[in-house]
Amino acid sequence: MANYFKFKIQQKLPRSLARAGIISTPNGDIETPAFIIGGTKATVKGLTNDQIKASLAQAILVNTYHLMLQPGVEVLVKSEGINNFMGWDKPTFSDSGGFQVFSLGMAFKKGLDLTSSSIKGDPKHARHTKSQLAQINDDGATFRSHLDGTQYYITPEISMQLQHKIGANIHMAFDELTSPLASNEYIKTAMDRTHQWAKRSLNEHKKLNLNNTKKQALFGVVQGARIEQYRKESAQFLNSLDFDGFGIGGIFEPQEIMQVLEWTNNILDPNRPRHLLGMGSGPIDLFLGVEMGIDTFDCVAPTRQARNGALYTYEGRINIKNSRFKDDFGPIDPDCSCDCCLNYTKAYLNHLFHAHEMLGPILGSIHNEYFVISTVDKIRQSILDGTFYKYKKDFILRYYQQEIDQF
RNA sequence: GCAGGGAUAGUGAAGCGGUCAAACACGGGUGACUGUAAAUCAUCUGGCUUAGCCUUCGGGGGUUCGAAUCCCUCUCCCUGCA
Repeated sequence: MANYFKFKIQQKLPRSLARAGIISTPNGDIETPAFIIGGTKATVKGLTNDQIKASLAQAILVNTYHLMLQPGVEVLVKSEGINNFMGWDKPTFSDSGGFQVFSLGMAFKKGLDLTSSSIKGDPKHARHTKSQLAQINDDGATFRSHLDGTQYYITPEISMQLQHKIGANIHMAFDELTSPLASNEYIKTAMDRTHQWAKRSLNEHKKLNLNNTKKQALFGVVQGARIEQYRKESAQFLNSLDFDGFGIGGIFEPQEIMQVLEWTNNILDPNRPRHLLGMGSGPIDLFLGVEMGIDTFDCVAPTRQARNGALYTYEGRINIKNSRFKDDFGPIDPDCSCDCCLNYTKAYLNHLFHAHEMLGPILGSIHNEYFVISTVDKIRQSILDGTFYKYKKDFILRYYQQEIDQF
């Protein structure tokens, strides 16, 4: 395997697809399973690098579309890559911009509620409209900048060129994910397009790596929505190409995680790492993903939710803005060891959020990231110890106990 | 003392005869957020037995089929002139 990228499995968990391992990059190792922190615009919103490290983060994922718009990739070239630019000396991932084909395209202003069991919206309106900012064709996708309206065109080749200029350690192939409301016919069209794009991404990536001293790894992205035949087809197709690892994309609902991963991860080469794209806010997602063979996760929910006052505890999620916390002088979670829980009270956080003080979202983000990352770390340890199933059961029972008690 | 202007829901502020329980903003309550157009969004915010009814627009009294809106008067506030 390439010297710029290695994946070593340390321990497999019996009766599952789970494993603990180590991904090696030029910027250091990632002990897996691992939660990759979302740093879309070259920043984990609100946190300094020291705070990010204190949250136990091993790696950051940035976004090609956002960095292309701002500050522009030429700045990143001049600063010799995203790590130098950010002052972040640990591993980095970059996403291809494929997600923005969706979020600025079909999902744009549709009021799509993609969460859990309640997907709302009208399939008739889930296709192209005048207002969307991204349009797709077989060659690539046109984006109209959400910042100033400038038009950009991204093909798989251009995404790879941009990602090489950004210079993260691990890149994602340019893909198209489909709306949960898409027809089977459209899912098939998008998947086939994603496969063609995967080949083109890989070819371009190899070319770029030839003349590049700081070589980068590339993951191909599996699509196929929630259709077994397509997921398997997609996994087989991507597995036949020599990607360094795989991303699994297009999952919106936590309850789909296990089924979709079972279809795909039984086919994907076990010796290459698998990244679950955009999933892993609730701890349950993490357990399910790991059990089904996921090595790395990324998700923006911990920071976004923290900014909006939703904080994780071992006894379920709370909204720190609720009036019941106005004079609650305990920590967010007495069993959490983050800076926020060790030094600040719920009453104080409640005040910061009501006063719109920026320290509120900062402390909340520190807490949520630490909570999620430390949970994945414990999951990793439980695989190494052979205590995974017990840990999972205890964790989930405790997390949902308060809800269960209500019935 | 005289002449003008003003007092509207927790706060600020629209409304100036019926479509007003009263725009809007803030504040407050609750919910959502999953490869970040997100420090955002949704929703409720006089009371009640809530497709309806009741009590509200500084106090009191009128005019009118009908008043937050017009008139009289009282209280308080602001601006001029004495």
